[in-house]
Amino acid sequence: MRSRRLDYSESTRSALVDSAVELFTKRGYAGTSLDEIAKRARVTKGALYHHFSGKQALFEAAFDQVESLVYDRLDKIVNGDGTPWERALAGLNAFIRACLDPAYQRIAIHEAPVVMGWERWREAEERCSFGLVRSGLQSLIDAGEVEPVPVEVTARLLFGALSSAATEIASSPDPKKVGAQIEDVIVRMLVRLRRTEPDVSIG
Amino acid sequence: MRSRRLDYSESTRSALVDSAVELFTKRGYAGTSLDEIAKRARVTKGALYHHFSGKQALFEAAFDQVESLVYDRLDKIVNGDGTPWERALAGLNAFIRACLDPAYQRIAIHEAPVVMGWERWREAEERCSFGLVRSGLQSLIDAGEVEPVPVEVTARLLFGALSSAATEIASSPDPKKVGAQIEDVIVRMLVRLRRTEPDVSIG
DNA sequence: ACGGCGAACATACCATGAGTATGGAGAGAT
DNA sequence: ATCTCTCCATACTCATGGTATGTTCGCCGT
Repeated sequence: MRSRRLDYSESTRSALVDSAVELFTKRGYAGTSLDEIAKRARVTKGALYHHFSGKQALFEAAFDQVESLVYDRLDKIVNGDGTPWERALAGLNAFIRACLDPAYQRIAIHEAPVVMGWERWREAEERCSFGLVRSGLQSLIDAGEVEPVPVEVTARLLFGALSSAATEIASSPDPKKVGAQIEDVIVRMLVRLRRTEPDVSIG
Repeated sequence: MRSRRLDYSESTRSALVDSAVELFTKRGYAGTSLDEIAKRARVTKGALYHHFSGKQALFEAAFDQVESLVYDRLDKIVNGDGTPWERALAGLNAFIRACLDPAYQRIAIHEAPVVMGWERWREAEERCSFGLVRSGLQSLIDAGEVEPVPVEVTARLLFGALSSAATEIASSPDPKKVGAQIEDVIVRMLVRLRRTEPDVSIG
């Protein structure tokens, strides 16, 4: 039988992570103190340092949290039903919507490379949303939908374009309009890379 | 006649900026202390705070330094001789090479949005390298070389793609190869957006 | 030439916040 | 019952950004 104590421990840990996600999103990594995070989780720094080795480790836990949420959503779509092309378009749309989430945008996209170091961030992203972009592109090529471009760099280009575009969307006065524009441009570029049937329906 | 004292002042100021560029590039913004920067410039923190209002202001000075260097190079190329298409390709190539400079990459591309805040970074970039990408794209459209895509968001997509790609290049074991691949993919996409003459010679 | 004024620094200090050392409380094992 | 070990609180240390104040020295008016 699961110990009551373990429940408590798990609960405070997740409270700390939730608190970290909120505050890091609002004030950024440098602008958030550990005392604040602990206070918001109604514990002290002692508890924090019991569960995490330091501020960076807590940030990475917060990163994993927001990243995995997005990943699950995207995974269902990209590896779901439909033709590779349809799934790619749907995934594109979903990713842009995900980037509109302030937490994902600030923590996973903007601050993570700086806080965790680009190398480590790359590793993490490799297994998550970037991995999906990459595998999605790969399936498009395998299915003969698009030209055989170098997958690694093209995926990197796409991912970079999308994430920076997402920032543009989020900080725009009319996010919906800009979001639609961006999706349109990306789709057009992808269509241009398509081998056949240059017309496409964008839903 | 220019005062001797002003020479000294200007000299220590630029020494501080140079020192900041070096250390921020090597260890990042958070990992660099003001005492270190001052020590490397052979002054004390007092001098630093005489010339700059704080760490952020010093960072922005360092940002301006690396940014203006790149801008001057790009400006000559993008607004130089040749057809809009040729100039765009040359500018593309030059921008990728610029992104290979560790200082530009870390300070101007990666850390600046986090340190200065995205809004302020965007303003600065608007007048610098991003502005060139944007105006370059605009001339391509004006010249009827590419389809009339929404300039603002497309430029943002391009800029994001390029800067993230640059990181990929710089951290690659074979930067030349990856660099060529990326240039190839980008050019291919641009060519696809071209209205006429879908073949192109990539130099 | 000189006195003093102000810019250009240096020095000493303070405040905040990350990280550490230590103590205690309570659940589960013996 | 007590013993232990996880879980967490309290009370520190130390690094660092920022401030307050002292000091030097080139320039300018007289």
